[in-house]
Amino acid sequence: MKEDICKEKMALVEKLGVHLENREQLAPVAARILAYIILTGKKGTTFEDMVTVLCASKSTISTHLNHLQDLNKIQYFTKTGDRKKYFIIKKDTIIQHIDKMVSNWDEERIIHLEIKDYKQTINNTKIENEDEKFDLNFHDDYIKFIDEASASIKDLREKITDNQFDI
Amino acid sequence: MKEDICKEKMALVEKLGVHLENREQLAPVAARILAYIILTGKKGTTFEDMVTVLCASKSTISTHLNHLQDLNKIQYFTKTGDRKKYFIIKKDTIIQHIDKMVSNWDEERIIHLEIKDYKQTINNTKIENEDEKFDLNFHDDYIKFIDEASASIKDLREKITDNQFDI
DNA sequence: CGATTAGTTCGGTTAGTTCCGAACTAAGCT
DNA sequence: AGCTTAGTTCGGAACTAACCGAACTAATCG
Repeated sequence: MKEDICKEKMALVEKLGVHLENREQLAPVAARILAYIILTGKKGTTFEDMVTVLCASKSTISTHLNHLQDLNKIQYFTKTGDRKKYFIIKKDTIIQHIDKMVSNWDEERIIHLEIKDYKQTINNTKIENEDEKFDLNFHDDYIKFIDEASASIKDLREKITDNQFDI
Repeated sequence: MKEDICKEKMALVEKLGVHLENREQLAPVAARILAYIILTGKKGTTFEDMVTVLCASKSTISTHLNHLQDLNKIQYFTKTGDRKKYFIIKKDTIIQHIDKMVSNWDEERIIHLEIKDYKQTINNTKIENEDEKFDLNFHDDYIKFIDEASASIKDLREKITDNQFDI
């Protein structure tokens, strides 16, 4: 019974691990650490715990744990009279994720403007075959899309910040 | 004058290249190929062209060019009495991009449901410290966010498919 | 036919990543 | 002080990714 739940948990760790490995560009073990921390929740996980349960060396866990802290993805709390650190995910993970999406869109927006600008210059200077001219409408459309998507997501962000949850 | 434009183009190729390398998970040269094709537009680019302008070997260009075709990111047209292939980006690039975003969200949605399910089981079986229980509202909120974002983007997709542009 | 053009395939080199073990530090316990 | 617990640091092995050159194919041209 208890074993079954543990098995289910580890299966989810692997699944969520693969997802996070891709979404967050993490090394396999780093992604599993994050997944395990997420699936353990508020009671927290220790260094030792992860060494045994994820079957990785102390050095690997140490390195990735520090890296994940540097990335602001995890934090830890302590207990009086206990030297261990109890790791949990940062409470604002989702907000961070949303902010990252928005800033990615901002970046994309800038590049689209730059490309549009360049294409405009070309269209105006060398008057080559009319039908070889660049199509510019697309950029306006795409920027409009980015703006709409950003707005919709910032909206959700507000809703979430009103009643803070954690993952 | 002509040189200035060429310099500007290559600067943009590098910039857009870095962006695409990250966004599309491509090798540096593959990303530059894509960027160069995008910034050359309807008149198309040839294999040889890219070998010289991107300062890469024929083998590298060949491999990445085939890879980009496999990924459905580029296509080519030909000219009668000319053995060369003229590469251009696929006209439906943006639609593809939007579809990928939506399918990523779908995937994320499924994982959130699975995690929520698991957390629910844990919350119900071991009745540990009340305050150590998992917070589930977040998943509902996040799924709602995903649904809203998807909807907003599918909406834009329709708008775009109505009057097809290319990048 | 031989030469040229356009592109592919293969083997190898280099660069970079990921993880491990062993030796270390640092703090608390006896 | 010596022992234990908790974690870090360093060097290297094993693997993967990215690129290149050389030798190839396949089509066209003279």
